[in-house]
Amino acid sequence: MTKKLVLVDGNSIAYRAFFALPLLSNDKGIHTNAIYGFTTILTRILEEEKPTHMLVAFDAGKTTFRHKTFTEYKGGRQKTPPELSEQFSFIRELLDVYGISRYELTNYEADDIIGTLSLTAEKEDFEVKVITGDKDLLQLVSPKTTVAITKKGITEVDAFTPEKIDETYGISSNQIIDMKGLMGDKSDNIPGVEGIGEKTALKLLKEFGSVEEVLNSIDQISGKKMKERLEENKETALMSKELATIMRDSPIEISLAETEYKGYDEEKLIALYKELGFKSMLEKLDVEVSESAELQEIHPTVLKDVKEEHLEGNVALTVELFDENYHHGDILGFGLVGEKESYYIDRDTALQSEVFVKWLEDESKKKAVFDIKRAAVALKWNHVELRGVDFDLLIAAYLIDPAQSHEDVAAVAKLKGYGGQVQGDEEVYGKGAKRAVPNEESLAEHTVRKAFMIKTLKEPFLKDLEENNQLSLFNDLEMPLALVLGEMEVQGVHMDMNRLEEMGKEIGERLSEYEKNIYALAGEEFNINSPKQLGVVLFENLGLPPIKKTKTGYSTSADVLEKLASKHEIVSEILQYRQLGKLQSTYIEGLKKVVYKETDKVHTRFNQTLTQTGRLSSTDPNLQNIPIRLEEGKKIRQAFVPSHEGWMIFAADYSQIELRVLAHIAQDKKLINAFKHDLDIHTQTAMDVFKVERDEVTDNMRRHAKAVNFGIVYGISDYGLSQSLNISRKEAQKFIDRYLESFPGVQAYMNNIIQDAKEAGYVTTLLHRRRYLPELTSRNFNLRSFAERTAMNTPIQGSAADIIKKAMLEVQKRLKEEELEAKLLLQVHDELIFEAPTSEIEKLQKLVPEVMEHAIELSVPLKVDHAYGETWFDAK
DNA sequence: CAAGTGCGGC
DNA sequence: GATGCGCCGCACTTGA
Repeated sequence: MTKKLVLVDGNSIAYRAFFALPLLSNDKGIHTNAIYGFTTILTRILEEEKPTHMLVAFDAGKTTFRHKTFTEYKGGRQKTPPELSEQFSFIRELLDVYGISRYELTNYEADDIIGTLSLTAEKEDFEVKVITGDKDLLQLVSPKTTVAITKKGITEVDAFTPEKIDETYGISSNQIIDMKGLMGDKSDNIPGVEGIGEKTALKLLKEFGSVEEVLNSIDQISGKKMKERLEENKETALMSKELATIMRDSPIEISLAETEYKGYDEEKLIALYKELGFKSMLEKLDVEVSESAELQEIHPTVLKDVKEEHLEGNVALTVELFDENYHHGDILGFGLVGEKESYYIDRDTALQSEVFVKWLEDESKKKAVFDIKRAAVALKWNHVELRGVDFDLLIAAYLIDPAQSHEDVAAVAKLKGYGGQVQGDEEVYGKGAKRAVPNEESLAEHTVRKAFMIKTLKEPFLKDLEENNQLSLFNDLEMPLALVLGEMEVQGVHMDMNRLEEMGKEIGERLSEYEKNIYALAGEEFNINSPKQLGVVLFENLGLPPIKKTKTGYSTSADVLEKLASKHEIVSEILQYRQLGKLQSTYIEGLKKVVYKETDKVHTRFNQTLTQTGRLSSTDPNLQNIPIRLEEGKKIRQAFVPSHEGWMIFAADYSQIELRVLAHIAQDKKLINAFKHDLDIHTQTAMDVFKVERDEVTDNMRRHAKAVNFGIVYGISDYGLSQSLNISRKEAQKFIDRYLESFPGVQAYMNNIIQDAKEAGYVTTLLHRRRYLPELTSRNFNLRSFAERTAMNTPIQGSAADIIKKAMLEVQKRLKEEELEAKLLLQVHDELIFEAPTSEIEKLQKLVPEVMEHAIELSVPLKVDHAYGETWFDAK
């Protein structure tokens, strides 16, 4: 890796920070605005630049060697305000604590130190970045050195590369000193040539190159006045240039090696931040700053004999697991926090205690937890049914703001200012190879602290839910759904391992065929799975035109390869190879890895608290992306079979649920009408967009219309549509415009939703799910556009998620009521998959669509298609 | 171990 | 004028 040296002009940055920020002071009356600004810039540099080496240079001494040349150098400057002077010692301390080297040299300016070190570093092949507020330093810019000039405020910078200098000034970096020579510099009291400003200076330099050449060519310069001025100020111009020239061989006594950045001393940094009163900085270090930050003392009693008296009243409960994957239920222990006492119970004591198990299974004994599904599933694997949970902190936090981190109790506690009361799970267990169970005392404390936080946070979070009008979403939808999902996960999906093996073998053989062919066509062997190597083969060795580039090289994505297919035989071979390779590694090998050997089942985990829209996601394995689009991949579904002989797979899916939701939310008359009459929505759209009769709609028109419909649902951009249809952005925009003209209700909805979201700060779904969109007011076009599309899309996708979730609850309830053996196995966003005895299929065909279609009543009917078969493949 | 690329689903 | 489709998870390579 190339080494990177960041050089900071300390005085310049301190001045900038001081004048950019209001005159803050801490509780001891020390002014801190420059220190604060300096800290902000430092942290940003460390984060963004990730320097291997760093140094902050300061001016030292009232006079410098430049004063010998020109006694009035830097004359007329305002004295440094005392409010700023007093801050410099803290800035130096700050740097020391940060482990960043600093340097000053009597009679030299920071510029000269930077100029000298940057040159040394360049010779050592470092990448150099200079941070300053002073444009003088632009003269240091080179292919290896970038100079970032702070703009208004303190965090925004303009980074100057040689190209940028040329773009901005039309000259090269070594002509910057000539520019100063001609135009002078007011702030440093460098005179320059009177009457010549930036424009004229640049014009002259573009023509003649340097101050010397300008002065040699005065007779060629037009304008009498100008000639006179230059003639009169020859000496001054040359001196000015000299003054502006940064010394690149100053006698500094610090080596490059000494500037190596080794990281900060956290303890000292926290102490310094506390002294300065930098709360936001402390927060960034995950340090608790609130006044009530004193650690609550907790002395859990380790119970070896659980009695009913230990379990009285409302109890917060942690079921502590080691594995991230909760199937198999390797429980470590239980934490309990009741009204007064707190207890820790180890796994064996707990599960062997009749009293405790009875309490866990008692619906009337109310419990609060973090992640009910995790707890319930882990217990289910231990033959215990968790009941009576009326509060899940994880689900509550997710509903209140899905964007916030809720990975563990600590993360949620921090949201309410209790960050200091509990450690993160990763802190306690470690991560990666170092992950391990701590000693029982630490484990007990951690487990109980988490329960304590659940207890503490229950009321505040319930209040938030109430304020958001989300109590019903919480109590009547997500909480019960968690248990339904848990049942589905534990039920698992049965796999036909022979079929899987068979397919793996066949695909493996075909893969080696393709591999051989590809090597022959390429004339060499290489790793086809490496985009980098593939890029070299295709675009360098075989000379195909690179259509798109990625951050790191040529793009070899499928859409690029498809465009190249006609140019060389190898391309379609590679596409085939990729397709089969994906099937083999992700779906054959991937699934085999997670099958439970005793039962030949896979047990996915549905993440209920992750997506920003309210959808579920699925992991280990992800059963929401099993291939279906291509015939080859679809066959994978033949391996998904019922868990009993004489059973079937039954699948029911919503037809166009998102467009129906859109019709309802937007109250678009035409769209509502189309769905009421169950018209082919893509054909209907084509008729409207292309203004033709039904029988004039060509396949291509329908294809375009379909893409537009997709785009509308996904929060379309012209670019997005152009990509999916392979048309120009302009054409895509035209389609969108015509669509919106055709569906004025949708048009109005799109406009209104953005407006409303801007005012409220968030969008909601039919069941009051919420997503905040702060970036709607961003000045950054990209961020804002993205937020706008999200504002349009989330209510649609999210409401569809609400609907199917409600359907799942109702279906599960009905299956139990009707005493059916059928089991709900999977949800794939708009479809539900079941396994059932063949004898029940007839009932399901009636029950499931009916429940799904009436989960929520909209202005349009919901339509559900269904099918069944021996395997998932056949349920089509 | 993390980031980047690529690709499967709705 | 910009710059990239909405929501996910997993496999693989690469470079630390």
